[in-house]
Amino acid sequence: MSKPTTPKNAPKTPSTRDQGTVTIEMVAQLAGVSPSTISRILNGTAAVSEVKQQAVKDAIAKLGYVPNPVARGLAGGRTYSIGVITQTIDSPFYGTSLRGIEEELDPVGYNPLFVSAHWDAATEARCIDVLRSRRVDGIIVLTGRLTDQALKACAKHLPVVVTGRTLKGPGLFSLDFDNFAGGQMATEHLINLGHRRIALITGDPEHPDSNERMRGYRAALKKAGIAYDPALVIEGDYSEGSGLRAVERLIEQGRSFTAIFAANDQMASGAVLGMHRRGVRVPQDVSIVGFDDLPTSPYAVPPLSTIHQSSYEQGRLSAQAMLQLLAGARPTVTVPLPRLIARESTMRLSGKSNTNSSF
Amino acid sequence: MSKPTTPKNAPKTPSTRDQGTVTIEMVAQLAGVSPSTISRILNGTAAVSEVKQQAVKDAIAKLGYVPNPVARGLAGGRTYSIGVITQTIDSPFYGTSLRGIEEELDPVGYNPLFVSAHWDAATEARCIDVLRSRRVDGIIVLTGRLTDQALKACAKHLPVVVTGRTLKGPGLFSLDFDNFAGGQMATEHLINLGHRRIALITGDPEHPDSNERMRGYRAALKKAGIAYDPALVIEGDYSEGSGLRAVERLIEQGRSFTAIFAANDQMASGAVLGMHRRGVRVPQDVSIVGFDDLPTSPYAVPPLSTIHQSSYEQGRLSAQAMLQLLAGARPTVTVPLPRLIARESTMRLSGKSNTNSSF
DNA sequence: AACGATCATGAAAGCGCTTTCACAAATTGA
DNA sequence: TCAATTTGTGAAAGCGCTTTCATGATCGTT
Repeated sequence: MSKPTTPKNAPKTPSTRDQGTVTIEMVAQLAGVSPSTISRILNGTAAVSEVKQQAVKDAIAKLGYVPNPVARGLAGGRTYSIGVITQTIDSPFYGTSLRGIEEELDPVGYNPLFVSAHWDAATEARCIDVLRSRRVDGIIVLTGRLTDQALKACAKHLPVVVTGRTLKGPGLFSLDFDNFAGGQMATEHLINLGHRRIALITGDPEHPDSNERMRGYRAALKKAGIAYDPALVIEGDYSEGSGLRAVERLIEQGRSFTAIFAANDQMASGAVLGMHRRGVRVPQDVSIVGFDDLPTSPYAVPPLSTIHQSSYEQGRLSAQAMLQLLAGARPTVTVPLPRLIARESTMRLSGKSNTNSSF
Repeated sequence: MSKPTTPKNAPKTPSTRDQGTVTIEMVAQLAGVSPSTISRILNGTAAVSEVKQQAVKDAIAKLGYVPNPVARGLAGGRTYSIGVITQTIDSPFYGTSLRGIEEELDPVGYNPLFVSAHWDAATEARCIDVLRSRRVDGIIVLTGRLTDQALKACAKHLPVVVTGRTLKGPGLFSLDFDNFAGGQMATEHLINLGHRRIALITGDPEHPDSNERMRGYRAALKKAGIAYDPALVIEGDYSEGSGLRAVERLIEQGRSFTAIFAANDQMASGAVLGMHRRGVRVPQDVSIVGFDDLPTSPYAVPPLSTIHQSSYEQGRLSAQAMLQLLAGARPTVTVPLPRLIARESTMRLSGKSNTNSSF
């Protein structure tokens, strides 16, 4: 009795964990071809005769076969998943990007794997390790903290798309929104409305985009011949709370201003609340313009004037770029230009409410 | 020449895609043990002598070995990833849940795989297929559209945790927030403030939680001896826009009310804007209470009174429950009770502004 | 008509793990 | 003291694919 007769009384499903799974082998059997052929058809790796193609297609349909991505990952080295490093998955801004990425990836059979780095370079490095150990096919970094160096190093192993900076290299593509132009645009909007005393609430100074927006602010002032006044610039951290505190500081210090440019919508909301608390009316007493155009900004009280930056579009574009990179092509996507959305938080400076009112 | 002598001139790395990866084999070699032993140590599958344990640990450290989750997935059937079905990844509410899930899973080496179903049962079913094909170890469904049936069926294959409904079964755990109590609490808050004409903006009637909140509203009215007036109930869909439109409808129809309970904060924001547009002051003319306590709600103008429902906590708890399920235990987590957060969008009904003012 | 080039296809070798299975060594029991 | 367990361990068989490699069939060339 040398043949494996499995003499045990139990049926003993041979280590099959989920008996319901259809394997390529079963399809092969039914279609009367070898697994290789099926793989070739599925991946378009080589030419296969019409007859077999049809037979295989039928077998797949009959069996309801779905290739196992895990096995594919092991065998072929491609997992059809893209790592996405985000800073905070629950930020209104990044959330929308993630949706864009997901929607772009889904139709072509890729899945995003989201990980959060919490604005910390070390965590971000760990994220990359996790993603690489999970054998993702590429990594999209949404405005990370990593050095250009580190990113380039990473791109040596797999395609990388990064937003929020300009960086070129083999297997590396960057998607940078023009924050400078946006900041300038926001400030010019205020200037065009007659404002001269324009406060700025900056974002976290460690974010390059924050600094770019500030550069835009200064450029606009300069162009209009308005002196830059450091006393009107308060550092925030992109959170609502920081916007609120910034306004309080401004008011407590007795600064006179008739308009505010907040480096993002969240801080703008906080600032509006801060003014509301002090009885300063927006926009009658002070105009304010934000940045980002969050989904909620049209519903703020008052609806917020802002610079539109489609995070959704940015997500989609980065995913597209990644797909192109994966296909071995040089990505061709371009980031849309900043656009001013004038809503109700800004208005023409009226004669009476003026420059040296310090509330 | 029968032996494969690889006569090609190129070095021909033998199908090795990434030469930098350390395999279990290499660790085995260095430590002088077999791969099996290493696997056993790593997974605690069997007892291994102290000496070898140490040798292996050293080898792992020296080589910087990281097990390949893909190979583990194929061989062991466990991928250390948990599928998470969310409806819209970019909703302020769900986003926070996702963060909770991620934070709970990360320390134990699991990774979430987020997919969005967009409030569509068919899409949701497809999501489950995708996740199962990716061999996730379990699935967390954040308030889905699937029938209890379908969920139970799914739980036959792998552990399932679902929020937003009450459902028991083998391998299935549900986490239900008490929306009824929350709705009641919100309404009672308004009643206690002297309001009698309380409008309700409901959520999507297809969401069970929306209906529960409405039940709570009616129960509170009844308890206070206030007649239920269908004319004061407007159907929304949980979006800001629907809250805005609801208020417009209410006002256009000439309904008189002094307070509003909006079934979520997003609709409440919209409603506040709607009133702002019509010159109705919040809370002086109309008080409004929302539901969810979104991260932005404290910064609304005015800061929104609401029912706190920690979506973050809910995320963490579902992840914990999943981990317990995976460990073969019956989950023990319990959902925190709803809590009223009275901020500045509600105030005592003043004598003059009254019941039959229809603006 | 004969021969190298091209094409379609199956066999088989992995991918990097986990998990039997088998077996020697260490324990135990009577 | 000797069989019966109980360890600790390695060899080897997969997991479900992809990808050489080899082979016979089909083509074009002179």
